[in-house]
Formats: sequence, structure tokens, C-alpha cells
Amino acid sequence: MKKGRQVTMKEIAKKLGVSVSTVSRALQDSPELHIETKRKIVEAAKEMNYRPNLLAQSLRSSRSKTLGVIVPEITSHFFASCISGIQDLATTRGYNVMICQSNESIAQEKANIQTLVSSQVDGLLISLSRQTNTYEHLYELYDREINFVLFDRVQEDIPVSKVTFNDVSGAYQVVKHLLENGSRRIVYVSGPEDLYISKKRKEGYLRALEEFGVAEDPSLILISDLTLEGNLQVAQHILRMDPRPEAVFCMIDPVALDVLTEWKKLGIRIPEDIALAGFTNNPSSAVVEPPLTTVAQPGYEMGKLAVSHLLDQLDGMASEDPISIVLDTILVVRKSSQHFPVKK
Amino acid sequence: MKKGRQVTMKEIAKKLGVSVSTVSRALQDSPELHIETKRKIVEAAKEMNYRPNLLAQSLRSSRSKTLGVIVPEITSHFFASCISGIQDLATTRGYNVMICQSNESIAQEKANIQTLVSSQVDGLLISLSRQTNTYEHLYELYDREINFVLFDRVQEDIPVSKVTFNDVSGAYQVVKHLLENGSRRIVYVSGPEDLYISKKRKEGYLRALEEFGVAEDPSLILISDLTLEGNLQVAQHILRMDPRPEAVFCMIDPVALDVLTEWKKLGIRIPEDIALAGFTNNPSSAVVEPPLTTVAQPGYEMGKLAVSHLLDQLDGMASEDPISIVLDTILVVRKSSQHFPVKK
DNA sequence: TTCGTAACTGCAGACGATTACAATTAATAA
DNA sequence: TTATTAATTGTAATCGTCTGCAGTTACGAA
Repeated sequence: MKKGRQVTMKEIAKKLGVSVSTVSRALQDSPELHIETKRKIVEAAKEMNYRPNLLAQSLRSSRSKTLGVIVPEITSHFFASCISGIQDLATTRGYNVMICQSNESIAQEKANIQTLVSSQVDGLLISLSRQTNTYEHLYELYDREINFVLFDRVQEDIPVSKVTFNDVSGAYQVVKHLLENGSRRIVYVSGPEDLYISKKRKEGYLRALEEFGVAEDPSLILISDLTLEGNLQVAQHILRMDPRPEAVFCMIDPVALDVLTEWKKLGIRIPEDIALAGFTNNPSSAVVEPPLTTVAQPGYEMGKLAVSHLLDQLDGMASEDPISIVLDTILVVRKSSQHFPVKK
Repeated sequence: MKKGRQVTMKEIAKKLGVSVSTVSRALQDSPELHIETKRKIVEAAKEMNYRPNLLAQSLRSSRSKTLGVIVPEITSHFFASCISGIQDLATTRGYNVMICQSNESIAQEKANIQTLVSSQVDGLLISLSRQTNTYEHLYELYDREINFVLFDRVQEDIPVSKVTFNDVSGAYQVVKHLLENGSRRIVYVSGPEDLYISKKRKEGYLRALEEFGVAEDPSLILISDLTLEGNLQVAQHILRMDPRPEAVFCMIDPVALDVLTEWKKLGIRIPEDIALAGFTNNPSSAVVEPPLTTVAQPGYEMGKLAVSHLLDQLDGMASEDPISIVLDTILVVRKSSQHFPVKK
């Protein structure tokens, strides 16, 4: 293939014997142009299939009308939903979107930021990788006065706007649900302790226990590294506990699903023998047997809100001060939690 | 926030009292520069945190080092996998990626193409929307000599490179598996007939039947519009058939999952009463009860191959003539197909 | 007849980076 | 000493678009 040349204003100008600036004005529908000239130019442009070169426009205006998005992984249904929401809203507001995935690696996350900044994106939407435990790269963005918004996986101390779910209340709701069904010995399967969600969901878990007058029992708080092996170890560990817990709340659905599969293999009945609940509402959670009680996080909405706030910021429509938008989660009760231990 | 000004070559040049072109050469490590000058410039650039403006570079070189991707929907696990593969490979080869979703709408698909072309992407990777039944927008790309590759959802007649799965052989394999388990009355639940995959998978279905000497029975070929309602109607229709089919092969997993759910609700046992199989290997298919026999399509690999070929094309490493890459699918046998009718 | 004023259009200089070509200097050869 | 050449750096044009300012008409008013 030869290089398919694009039609430029210069070519339109030459064809019509006018100057490039006149063409430019005509295509912008400038009022200071003779109506007939304008008509001819617009017509010729259509005929020649002219498309403006966004690169040149961006360079000239120093606004690329492009946003950068960084998520830990695209294949996660939750993040895919966020991206979808971001896309849809950004498009309606005339922005393009460049998406990168960090693959849960801080090095990749930094590289992504570099690339997107070099690409002159007007702003960034970032959900941090699990590995991210230092934040200079974010402070650097802040220092360079590059607009960005954190969503879902955030770092609390950075003075930028954030969109998160109310993890505390979500966890509180699901644990309260388990308590209301009569369970008292409830396990919390946490991820690594430095993870934001590990902490927040633990907080909700403890709050619910406290409200029901159940004392905190450290032996009921287990930690998985979120790998399959880690999850299976936890599943087995729970069965060996004596007395056996009445319910288990896993920090995220994938953990709950691994636990569920392992238990079914071992002949444990859910929810008859033990209740189980997760958090996220993965698509799989609705179709497993038994269906998993969980907490839904509307990712599409989160994406929309995050991008909407970022664009307001860019347009100067938002206040100077960073804000924190907290979205409510939705408790989704399914069969896996229908276990009613009789209290003595 | 003020507009965070980026450091440019001009500023480095001014600071060091050299010309912009010298700075440019230094940063490209040009050999015709005095080594000491070069060192000072590189140092200053690092110190001032200089980042090249990709927009300007692209405009100058007419190569944006960016690829455009259009998929029907990002939230589909399969397409998310493709995107992930595309991203990973594109990144290692120094390209950025802009992703758009058509939401299965041809109008959106056209709009996406316009945007990406205007953004001066160097090439496009497109998977067509379900609604796409005219192809002028693709021929226009072709006429304008814009490089693009079709993947998964392709149109056969367009003379560009394509990456697809061997749908015929995939369907053949799974139907053969059903036949080997003893089924003879096998239903094929197709999507709309003009869909590429509807046709191809039907072809494989028929080939397997023929190989086993089973006559084609048009009443066993059902069509769903792929909505939940359509799928449920099909599910119910199958149960009313007399004699009842021994096995059902659904064109895509989501149909099979809807059928499975509906049948379980109606007390039909799978696979004891009837065997069921799908196509795609969605994550859900592995966790439903019973787990669904299906045909896996390695999306990540497909994405990698598609982008790899596109980049070869851009680099002039690929032949002028379009090629068709056909990937093999993988039969995944699970419990839902373990039904062994006794042949009389 | 001359001038002011619209009404149009073009010129030229950005935006940031690259690169052919010219210019300068210093060093070597004749 | 002068011509030649290599080494190093600067000048200016370019990519496609936008826009402040200046220039050119034509028109009616004085």
C-alpha cells in the first residue's frame, strides 16, 4: 500500500484559489466570511472528503481533547464496565479516550502515565495497581498541574478528586445481613492488609459486629494473597476451625468463588452447612450454584461520574478544591447466604 | 489549577544558549554533535524533566505511533481479552492504542472510524458490530489506503487481512463430541442468519452430522435473536419438540446459559435429560452447574496476532496481499454434555 | 472628489519537533 | 601561507491548523 494522503486545507485552498486561512474560517463557519465563499468551500471540502487533522488542531490549541485511563486490568468485568462508562460519557462530550492497563504493576503504571502525558492527554483517570505502594509518580502529576482523578483504587492522602465506593457501608450491609440471618461467628477473608479495600471492608465488618454486640475475634480474620492457592488454603483452614464459623464474608467475589468451588468438592453444602458472601458482583457470581450473595458496585456509573468530574475540572466548571465522590453499593442477596443457625 | 506548562526544547535551548536543532539532535543522540554539548543538553533535559510532545512529533513525521481499535463492546470478556493482547503487543512495539466500542451499532462504528482516522492513527483493528450489514465505510478506508485488519467479526469479501477463528472446525468438534456420546437428534441454536458466525458454525454442525450419516433436519435448526426473551423462547420450544432432542448446541455461550437456567427452573436435568454445549468459553460457563461444555477461543492470542500483522503491514514487513489468519479453537468438555443416549 | 467605514480576504507567525542545507571554525595538507 | 576538509552548530522550512493584524475592495457620505 502507498501512503494514503489525507486531504488538507491547503489542497482545498489551492483548488478554489483562496488562502488557507479563508478555508479554515469557512470550515469553522466564521461569520466574517462572504456567504457564497463559505458555501463553495464547505462544498468542496465535502466533495474532497476533507477530515481535519486532530493532531494539528491539538498542537495548535494545546488541547488534545483526549483523556487517558489507566486500570489494573481490562479483562476484569468491573474495570471493563468503568471503561465503558468513561467511553460513553467522554464521547458525548467530545473527548477521545486512550486506555492503558498496568497489569497490577507499579512500573507499568508509571510507564503508562509517561506515555499518556507525552501524548498530551488533557487529563487522566487512574485506578491504582495492587502493587502501588509509593506515590511519587502521582505527586509528580500533581506538581506538574496535570489534571487527574482517582477512581476505585485510590490513595487517600493525595489532594486530588477521587471517586470510590462506600466500602465500609457495603461490607457493613452484607455482614449485617449475615448477622440478621442468625450467624455470629463470621469470618472475614481479607486481601493483603495494605490494600485500601482490605481496610475499608474490615471496618464495615467490624462495625456490623459491634452493632450486634458481637466481640471482635482476631482468629476470624483471615488473609489471602488473592491467588488461587491462597484462596484454597483459606477455604481449608476455615473447615478446620473449631467451632466452625457459621458464615464467611470474602473481600472480593473471586475469593468467594474459589472457596465455594473447593467446599463443594469437599462435600460441604452451601448455605446449609455454612453461609458465604462476597463483594463486587462478578457476572459469575450470579450463575454459580448456589448463586452468591454479594455487594454490587455499579462500575459503569462510577466511570461516568469520574469522567464527568474530570471534564468539569478541565472546563473550569468544578471547584478548585478536590472532592471525594462516594458511591453507594447495592446488597445483592442470593442463595449462598440463606443459612439460619439457631441461637442458643 | 493553572495550565501546567510542559518543558519544550526551546526552553532547554534558551537555558543553554544553543539552538533548538542542537537540542533536538542531542536528544536523538546524533553522532554529529560534540560529545560535551550533548552531555550538557541531555543532563539539562533530565533536570528540567523534559518530555517530548508526541503530538508535535507525530505531526512532523506523519506517523502517530497510535493504533485504533473498534470492538462491539468492551465489557464482553472475549473482546476484553483481545484488547488486552492488542495492548500488550502494541506497547512492546512502541505503539499506543485508542479503543472505541460500537455498542453493536453500525452508526457508532462509522463514527468511531471517523474519529480514529481524524486522530491520525497509523492503522485500525476492527471487529464489526452485529448490526453492520453494509460495508461502504470499510471500502472507504480501503480506498483511502488506510491500513486496517479485521478480526473475529469480519466481512469476507473485503480485500484486507483478517484474523478469525476456525468456526467451522470448532462447531464441528463440539457437535462431533455430542455425536460420539451417542446423540443423533441435535439442535443447533443459531443467531440471526446473516451473522458470519451463524453461518460458519452451522456449516461445522452440518459437516459433523454428515460425517456421522445423520440427515439434516431443518426443524432442528432454531434461530434466536440473542436477547434473553429470544433465548427463553428457544429453550421452551425445544422442550415441546417431539421427540425431544438429545443434545443442543448453542451458537454462543450466553444463549446456552440462558437455556440452562430456564431448564433448571423447569426441572429439566442437564446432562441427564438433555446434553448442552456452547461456544466461546465465557468465564461463567466454567462455574455454572453443571459446567458447560464449550469451545474456547483464545482472545488474547487473537489480539496479539491481529496487531502483529497490522504492524508488519505498517512496517512494510508483510506482503502487499491481504492474508487470512485462522486460529484454532479448543474444545472444552465439561459436564453439561455427558449425556449418553442408547442407540437402538 | 475625497474620505470613512464596512465587508472580505490574505499574510505571517505561532504550536513543538525534525532535518536538509548553510555557515562557521579549526585543523590538516600542499 | 593558502587551499581543503572535517567537525560542529545554526538557519530556515516543514508538518496542518488557527488567528491577530493588515490589506483590498466597494459603498455611501460629506
